[in-house]
Amino acid sequence: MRVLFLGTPAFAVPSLEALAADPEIEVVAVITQPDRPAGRGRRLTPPPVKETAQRMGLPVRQFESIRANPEALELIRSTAPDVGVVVAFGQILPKEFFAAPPWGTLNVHASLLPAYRGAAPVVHALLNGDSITGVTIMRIDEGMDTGDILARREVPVPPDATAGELEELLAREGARLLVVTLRRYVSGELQPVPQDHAGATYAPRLPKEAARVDWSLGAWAVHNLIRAMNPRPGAFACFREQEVKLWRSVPPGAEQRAISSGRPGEVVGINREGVMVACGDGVLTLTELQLPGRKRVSGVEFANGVRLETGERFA
RNA sequence: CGCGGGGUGGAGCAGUCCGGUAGCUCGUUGGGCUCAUAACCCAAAGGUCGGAGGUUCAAAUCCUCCCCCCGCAA
Repeated sequence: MRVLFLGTPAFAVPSLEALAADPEIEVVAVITQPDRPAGRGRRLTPPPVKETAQRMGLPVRQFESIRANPEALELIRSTAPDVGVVVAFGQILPKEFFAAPPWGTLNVHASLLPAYRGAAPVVHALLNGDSITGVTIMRIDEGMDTGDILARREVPVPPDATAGELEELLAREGARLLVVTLRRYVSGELQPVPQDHAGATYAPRLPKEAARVDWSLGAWAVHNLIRAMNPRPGAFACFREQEVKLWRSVPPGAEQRAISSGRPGEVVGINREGVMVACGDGVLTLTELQLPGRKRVSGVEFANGVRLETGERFA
């Protein structure tokens, strides 16, 4: 089977690797976004999928815009794929493109569609405190994640998982499901099932300001924000006129409620586990924080370094 | 040449502007206290202050170059 692959970030890498590793599949070409200025110094950096493809010796093409580029369609003609596979590519594809291969184009999405359509399904699942999420394999159509479903698989969310960790889990699970689903789909075993559009929810990319901690919320809500924003962009709060990043916290337990809480944002305790901060409801223990220009440190190290005392406040 | 912060005993930091025999919290080791403890008390060990030059009677501190780490931004 000849497959044309489109993807960009780390989430797409396991899928590409799984396809390339399957003896019955030939990845005829990999399309990804152009190298972008990234990191300190804004050096031009290739997307993870490009690096993976090159390492595996697969032909790579980079398009600023597939829609506006006739070369993209030409690529389909010249490589004659049986099916296209899109995983976190980052561009909307025109119908003439995704419908060109005989079996159309499939997509791996990091949620149980029709829940969390859009660019940031993992982040929203964590923000909402979901205990179960999953991956979906669907056929791409003209809408945003609205295509007919071929397969879905649930994945339990670990209570302390960060977005990065959960994304990695889902990327692996999605890759596995993609390969088996693709095979069954092309052999005619699978009938695409339309989504329940009435039950759709959306997961748009969030602005940076969404990562600011609101201490008046419950301890669980703050904890969910912290893990949803790890590794990017990092939940943050104000501490002594500076922006501190909050990278990790302990899932609030019953024992946290027992502590007499202070005003929201107030440090109510410091121990080996971390820094305990009062929230609108309950107390949250911060276990990994970072001052601007500094390294990430444990709660204890943070407290030692800044000579933290109970009664101080995060804002 | 995108903007900026930082490298000081095992860890996190102060001291650098206004050069003059290195300090804080934690940890470690020994001892004490206690029914007991990750709690408390006493004591000790542990640093060529990222590297190389330079200025100076004297450099963690001033100047030059190099290496490494990080925040913003994208």
